[in-house]
Amino acid sequence: MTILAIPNDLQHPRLGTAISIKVSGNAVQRNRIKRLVRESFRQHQDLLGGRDLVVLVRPGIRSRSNQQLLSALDTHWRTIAAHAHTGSDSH
RNA sequence: GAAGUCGGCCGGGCAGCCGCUGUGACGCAAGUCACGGAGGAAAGUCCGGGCUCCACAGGGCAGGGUGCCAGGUAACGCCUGGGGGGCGCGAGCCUACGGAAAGUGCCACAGAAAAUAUACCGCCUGUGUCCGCACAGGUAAGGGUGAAAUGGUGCGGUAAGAGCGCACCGCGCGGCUGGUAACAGCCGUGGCAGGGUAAACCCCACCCGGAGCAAGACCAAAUAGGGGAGCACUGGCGUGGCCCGCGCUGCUCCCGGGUAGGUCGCUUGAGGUGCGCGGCGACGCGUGGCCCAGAUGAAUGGCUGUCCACGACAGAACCCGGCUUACAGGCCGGCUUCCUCU
Repeated sequence: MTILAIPNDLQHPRLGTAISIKVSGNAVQRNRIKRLVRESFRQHQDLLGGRDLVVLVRPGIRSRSNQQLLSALDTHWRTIAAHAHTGSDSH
């Protein structure tokens, strides 16, 4: 997956997800990924500050377990938080 | 007990913590509490209807759909019951099942011939003969080809044969009986009409306006533009040689359209259910009690523990009725056939 980040003028982060039909033709699978991203975002939002974030997902993600996805997201959030002073960035 | 067939149902459970969302109560608010929160297919979007907006005198044509009969329904391409045909020992299953003597078209290959009919091998008669057969005529029983070849079986008949004649079956026509009907049975009659294909054109009967909740309605910034009234100047600019005229231009107020955004539509409905009644049934009627998702970047999730049979297909988006397709595993009941025991 790819996470895009850009500073916003608010005191809190905002999340968007882009999970296309190419990721999976099955709506239940797409919902599962979106909910995982959202849950992980909820747990890390204090870390992220005033940013707008978009999570882009590619087809390979289908085969990963919840555990794998959550730990990957955790790594991403920490990388973004570490770049606190560099402004717009892609991870 | 085995095999089968039909119908119905379930689709991980429990607990803890952290979340999301709707409604209600409380609160100035932040929020707190209570209750609710995906499916049998929510799927495909293939039919039917409601609802909304648009169009519309009536009729016809075109186009599309449906196609045995009766019933159910808001309606249907759905369902129920019945009839015909096919398959199965049976329970049961399948069935586009109107018309081919209204017309037109098509029928590969093989075959003599695929629909105007016709004769390859045969069979029979006659004539000729070099005794191998040839020619003329009759015939369509047999062989061969094909998915399909001018009704089937038997007897008579004949040179050989042929519905040529007869009996039975089949088919057409007429009548009678039963049935609401489809249709069935029986009686009489005709020696037989004459291939298939109508999910080929077509004919017949019946049905059908279009678009869809991003429908549609309401509230309504900023910016730009439009309309009206008043005031000011009796100004300025353009057109023109000039006057008139025409167009543009200032300020204030009012008006409507409408974008972003918001609200409604939005879930009480041809709703579901207990009982009673009517009906073989689909279903209908009466009555009691029930409220059962309503989001809008779009909620129904995450983590942990535990148990087991280790969890399939799959995510509401205006709402219903169907159809079709996908589905790990499991449960219940009716019926059929076979085997065994009593």
